[in-house]
Formats: sequence, C-alpha cells, structure tokens
Amino acid sequence: MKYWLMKSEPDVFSIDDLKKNKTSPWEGVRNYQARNFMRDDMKKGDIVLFYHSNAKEIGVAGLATVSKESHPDHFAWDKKSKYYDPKSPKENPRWFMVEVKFKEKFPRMVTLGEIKEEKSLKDMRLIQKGNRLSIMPVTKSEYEKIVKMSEK
DNA sequence: GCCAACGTTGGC
DNA sequence: GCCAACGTTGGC
Repeated sequence: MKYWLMKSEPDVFSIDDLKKNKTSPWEGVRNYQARNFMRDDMKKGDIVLFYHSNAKEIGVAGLATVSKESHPDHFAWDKKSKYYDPKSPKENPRWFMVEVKFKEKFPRMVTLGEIKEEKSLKDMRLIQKGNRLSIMPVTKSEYEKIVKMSEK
C-alpha cells in the first residue's frame, strides 16, 4: 500500500465536499507527472492526504482512500467542461483519473507552516522549492507523522 | 493581487 | 532540438 498527497483548492472542492459526496472523481489533472502517478502507481486502498491549497488556511485537512483505480478522465471529452481537451480523444485518452473516498477529516488542519517547521518532514516533496505537483507520493513515516500532528 | 517557478507550445 | 512567449500553480 502506498501513501499520497493530493492538492485541491477548497473553494473548488474541499474535504467537506468530499465528506458530503462520500466519493469523488479526481478530474482535471492536466500535468503529466501527476497523471502518471494516478495512471501507473495509485492502487485501490492507497491512502491520500487531502491538502487544501490556494486558501486562507493551507495544509492537510484530512484523509481519503483510493476507491477506483485509473480510468480515462471523461471530463476531457465534455466540451462544456472547463477541463475539456480536444487532444485527449476517446480513442486515445491522454488524461486519466482515479476516484477517491472520504476517510476522515482531521480534528484540526496540519498547516503548511507546521510541516515546514517539523524537522522529520524536511524532505517532503511538498515543501521542496518550486514544487507545484498536485499529486505526489508520501512516505509511510511522513504520513504517520502528519496523522500524529493532527491529533494534538 | 503579486510574482517566482515551472510546464507547455510552437516557430525556427 | 532550442528557446521565447505564454499560461498555470500556489504561497504570500
């Protein structure tokens, strides 16, 4: 089993939205590296740190699990979708997505500031300079540390 | 709203 | 294949 961090802008889709919907497709990823993680490496049951970016409060808001493995992002086929991409035809889809399922909302957010201050998390990809990846792998120990931080 | 750091596109 | 121009991400 693997661990992941997935970024979402809470104004668009927050941990509360996921809680309400129970499951959600992770549509709209239009970056090859992030796509490759979803398409090739994410397996059902993997755990996801749900991260709120571009918000008043930035950080890990809770947990989700992968409930459906990679399949074509059909929003790319929908001309009315903001994720429409004519370069991803049905016959040869370019973009893929997984489905995630709500697991829990942390009693309190583990903020980006706290993550930056925590020495044992200094190697997290999240806080490497210039990293804009919206989906990235997280180690087991990083995952466990963040869960622990959410508890106090 | 600003802007640094990327990633993508397209002309050559 | 190079690289300038452009678009996006995301913290502040």
